[in-house]
Amino acid sequence: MTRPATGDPQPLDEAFYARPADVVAPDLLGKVVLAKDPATGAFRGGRIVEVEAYVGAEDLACHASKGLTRRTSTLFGPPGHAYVYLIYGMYRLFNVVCQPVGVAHAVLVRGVEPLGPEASERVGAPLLEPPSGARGDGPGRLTRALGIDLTHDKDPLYGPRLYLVDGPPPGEVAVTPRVGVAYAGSWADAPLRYLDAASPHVSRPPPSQVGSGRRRE
DNA sequence: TTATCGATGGTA
DNA sequence: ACCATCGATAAA
Repeated sequence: MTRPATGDPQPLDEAFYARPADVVAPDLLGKVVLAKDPATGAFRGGRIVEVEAYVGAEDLACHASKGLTRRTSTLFGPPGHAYVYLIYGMYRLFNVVCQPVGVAHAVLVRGVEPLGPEASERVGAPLLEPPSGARGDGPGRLTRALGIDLTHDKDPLYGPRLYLVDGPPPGEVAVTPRVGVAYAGSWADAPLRYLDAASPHVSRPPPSQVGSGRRRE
């Protein structure tokens, strides 16, 4: 007696996002991102398995530390909206804006497990088959897989194009420093990256695995 | 397997 | 000039 898969998905509410990014981030693991495909009206979906928290103007790795500009205005805006920007000229990175207006926190989504039509009912929306070869591990890859681009910047996560819906949390969460922020001084080492420890769809596995174990296929 | 390197474009 | 990346290539 779940919802029909053809209705509008039921998004997380604003109160969920109006908290510090390092609190929202682990709570985001297991939740599902839905992006409407303009051609079909159906959705592409991914279950979040890896995130990083960027905790405001003091955080030298956070774009908000550059102050309020046209680009960062999204970060200073209302919670529960998407912050999408281009990096290295070719990748779009998808972030979730946190905290009330004026406080610029965000969570970067770094890994999702792509979902197909079989998850439609669970998610409350019709899902497309992920394009073959589509991967959700890596912040640049997942936006490609979901079809998220710069036009999604400032879009609400309550629809009509982007939705974030509930899902079961992972069994075990691993915490590490953030990736690629060596320039950020003391903030470089802050433990602000959170992963579903059991997921194979993570951009880079957490360090302290027992042995030097490589997973085989 | 790890290491290195270049593509590519918005922002400042 | 900078950069929250990726994928191809080379070395081993």
